[in-house]
Amino acid sequence: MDTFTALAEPTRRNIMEMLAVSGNLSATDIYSKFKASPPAISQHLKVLREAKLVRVEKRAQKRIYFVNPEPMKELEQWIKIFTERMQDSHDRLEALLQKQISKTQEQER
Amino acid sequence: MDTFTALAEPTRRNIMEMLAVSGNLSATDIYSKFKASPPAISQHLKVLREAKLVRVEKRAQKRIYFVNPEPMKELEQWIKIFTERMQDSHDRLEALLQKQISKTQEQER
DNA sequence: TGCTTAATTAAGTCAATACTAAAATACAAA
DNA sequence: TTTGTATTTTAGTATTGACTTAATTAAGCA
Repeated sequence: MDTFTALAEPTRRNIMEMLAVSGNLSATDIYSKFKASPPAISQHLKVLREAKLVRVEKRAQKRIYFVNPEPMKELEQWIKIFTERMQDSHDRLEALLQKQISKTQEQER
Repeated sequence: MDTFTALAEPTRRNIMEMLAVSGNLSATDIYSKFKASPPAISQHLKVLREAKLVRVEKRAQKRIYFVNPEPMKELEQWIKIFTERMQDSHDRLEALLQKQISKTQEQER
């Protein structure tokens, strides 16, 4: 789950969004959309590759980049489980609080 | 959306998970669960605070930490939209491919 | 082969991050 | 008001991360 580190960088998140919308883009397509230099972008692409967030196909000299959906789905799952657990613990706290209140009311009678 | 940077650090992600399950924990509770020194953890808590991923309540000398659900929900949304767009662009590609195939078959007739 | 295009890697620099030890702050209770 | 407990801040250091320029690799074409 080094997905977070890879996605922490705004440029890399931007590249991922571009790829999600376009389906696929060559390295040059990607370079052209940023002020940053090709080597800078290429280094970001390397990080995304190593995090398995993208996959590459060779077409002649070109490298065509695609989103690799698996890590994104894992991330989606992680957050889903997280928010569920959070909700559960919140519900337990609420229930406990209600119990305390009714106990107090009994004592007051 | 500096949520990603805050969650990129494993210790911080760990703290968030602990808070999601427990509902709330004091700083000492959190320190006790890591090998890292109290100051190290305290600095991580500061990052989480500044990213608004947690909120704090004072109880005497203690600081009680809670998950602040909003940024996590935003994150969940971001990924949901991302995967939806990815699916859409994938569907469009599939459709295009099918069209190409039937065109080719017509020509072969 | 030699040239061009596409993309990456290497080397160096600067800023940001994470840790440690020591000091400081906050609150409560003796 | 001194002491103890809880927590944070500061200062210093080491590591990591992102960018730049220059060099290198890879593939296709004259």
